[in-house]
Amino acid sequence: MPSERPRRRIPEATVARLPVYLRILGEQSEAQVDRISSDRLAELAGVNAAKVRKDLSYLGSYGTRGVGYEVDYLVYQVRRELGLNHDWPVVIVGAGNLGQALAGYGGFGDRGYPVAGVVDVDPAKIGSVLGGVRVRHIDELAHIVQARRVNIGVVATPPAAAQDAAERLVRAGVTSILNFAPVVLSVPRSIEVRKVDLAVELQILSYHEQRRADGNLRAVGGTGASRPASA
Amino acid sequence: MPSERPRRRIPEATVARLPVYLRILGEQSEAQVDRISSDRLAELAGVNAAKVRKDLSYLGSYGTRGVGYEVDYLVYQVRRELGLNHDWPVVIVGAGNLGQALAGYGGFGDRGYPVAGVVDVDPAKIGSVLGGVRVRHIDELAHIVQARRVNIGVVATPPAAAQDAAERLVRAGVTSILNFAPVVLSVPRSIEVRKVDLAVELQILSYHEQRRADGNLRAVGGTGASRPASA
DNA sequence: CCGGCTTTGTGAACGTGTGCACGAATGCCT
DNA sequence: AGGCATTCGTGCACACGTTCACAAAGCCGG
Repeated sequence: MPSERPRRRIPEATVARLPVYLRILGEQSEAQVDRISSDRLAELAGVNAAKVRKDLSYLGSYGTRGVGYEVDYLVYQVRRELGLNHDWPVVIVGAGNLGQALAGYGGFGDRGYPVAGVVDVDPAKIGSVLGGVRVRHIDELAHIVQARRVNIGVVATPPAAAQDAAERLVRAGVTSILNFAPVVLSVPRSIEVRKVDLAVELQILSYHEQRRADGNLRAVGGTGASRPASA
Repeated sequence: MPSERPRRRIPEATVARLPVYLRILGEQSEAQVDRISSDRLAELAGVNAAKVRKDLSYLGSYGTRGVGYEVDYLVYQVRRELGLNHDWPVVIVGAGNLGQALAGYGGFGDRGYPVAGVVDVDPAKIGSVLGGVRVRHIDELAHIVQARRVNIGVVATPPAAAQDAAERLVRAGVTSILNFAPVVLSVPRSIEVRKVDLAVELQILSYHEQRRADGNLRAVGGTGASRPASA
């Protein structure tokens, strides 16, 4: 079926949930489940059923009223929408602890994001092999990006080197960046940046913990969290 | 100054930005900058100045009109709000690649989140030392949590073990979880969960890349992203 | 001491996201 | 074939988040 839909714009919040639905649908497909209701999918994804239906409706009307969604067909549609019909090679800048862990981690290539290259500035690191890829000098970045048609770059450098890494990636032609360095990258607005920041996540959690403790200004000993809250 | 403010509720979106402001303020303090305007802070944080002012106004009126904010004082206030006046020991479940990387990564203890323990089910891993902490059996989890007053748990297990890890953490008394496994954790509503999911981030990026490519249905060769967009 | 300049703090308008509630469509059972 | 149970798709109202725009509040120079 041709089906080139007018392709509505999909809200960011929905885009962020589609990968979760996709993973669950994949698991269901694996488990021989061939149809699923928005209710069940919502339960598995930990969200509201109406939200699931609205999210999926942005892709088109792929459900059947009274029945649900055909799992495999939905998998196909979600994958198509997320651009997972082909591989997206990525290049990793920084071969330190994190870069090594990322390159070695299987979940990259397996899931459609083969590591096209790992680069670093440190001559001592160059030549070593990570996850089947030899570490190369950062000056080869542009070459790798062009030769392998890389659109996505990963910044896995120390904080001080992150901005430079980002600029090199942009100059080399990368248009999306996944940033693991605890730094706000300054790049042209046309570049899509997402960040993964451990410190930020922990601080958000400690904020809530502190709040919880403030509320419990009564218990004398302990952290005041022995019984689960009713809500 | 006593100052126990009525402590307004702070919007989640603001809470998520406070750590970023805090890092920048720390850098400025380091660099001997003692005052900063919302404009400058906004620029460094990559956000709108009005947003910075509104965010900070939730903490109280700590700026001086016509002048700006005193950096050190603001650092103090933000830290207090985020509950960073004392350490928050964390326990890590899973001593695989990721668990090892996390435990070894300095940025944990240095920044107020000392690793109180690392646990795993695999007898082969138990006893080895990661980041100065000996890996212990998961049955000791409750003991560690209670002895060290741990409120925050980190799930760094394979997907299949993540739900069990989360349940053990909750049973042990942990009330906040940082989840690295690509799984939707089902926990009581009173438990705060945040997730870090590489696959989700990459899929969000590839969605945007694909969108970009769809728009450029014209260029013949290349990825069609040579000129930066005007916006 | 006053007038002008700067920058905060916030009300109000706007935009995005969520969730309810219900009509519409479908399958199944009799 | 008709009625019933089910589940999707979506209009609507509400909550949350962002941005503008401006009055209030402070500093500084003369």
